[in-house]
Amino acid sequence: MIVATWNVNSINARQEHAVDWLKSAAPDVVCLQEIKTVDEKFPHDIFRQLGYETVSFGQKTYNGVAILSKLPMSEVRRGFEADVADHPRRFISANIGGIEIINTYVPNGQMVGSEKYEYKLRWLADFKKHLEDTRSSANKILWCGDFNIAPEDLDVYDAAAYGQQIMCSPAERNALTEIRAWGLDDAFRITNKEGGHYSWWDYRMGAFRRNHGFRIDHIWVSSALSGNCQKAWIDKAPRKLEKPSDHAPVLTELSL
DNA sequence: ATGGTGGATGGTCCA
Repeated sequence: MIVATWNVNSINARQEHAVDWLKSAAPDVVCLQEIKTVDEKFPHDIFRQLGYETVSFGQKTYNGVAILSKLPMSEVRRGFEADVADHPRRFISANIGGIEIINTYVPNGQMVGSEKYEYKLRWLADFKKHLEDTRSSANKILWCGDFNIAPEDLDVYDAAAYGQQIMCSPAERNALTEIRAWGLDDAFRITNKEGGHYSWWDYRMGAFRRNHGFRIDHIWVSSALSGNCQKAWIDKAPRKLEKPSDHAPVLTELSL
């Protein structure tokens, strides 16, 4: 079973790329972030025609997440905090084939020390509490999405310049470390030890052409699943197209 | 030079 995560930066702008990529990569489960549209306007029918069930938790203009799955989905959960009508839509989870799939769009944080940065850290603490209060790391759990954090210096093209900046700062990395300690591991790092692999490149300054990237999109698995991770990889092909998302899909193959 | 690119939107905000 192949599970993928992809920040599409608007499903409306990226629908054609998404359809073409699903046909070629043929993942079984795809977690999307930044769909930037409401559930009524999400192209459910387009993906159903490709053999996927779809669930979404979207909002106008910003954020929004969705899961596409060739296998049936159950126990769909939208949001993990007390329901607030206008709360940013960054979380959707479902049980797929006995695996608890959790798809999140972690806040960007904008700049270290800003209000948005404090919100990012709060959000990560709240997410950890969600795991502690409602889940068991003894179960098969797969957490994926745009984490907006590069876990280590080797996940950044220029750690000397960016090691203390947003997506890399110690407090953010510590927040991730605490979630890891609850019982999750980076699927990509199970089979890839070297640096230089990135999932996001800024649209500006020719960052992709110069491979000025960050590995901020992730698939993390509980120990009950980590042994099933055959491989994990980043598919840069969609990032090379005209009008791409600024993120590339990340995938893992699980033997089940 | 305080820039640069892209999406949603219809002013800017967000990334």
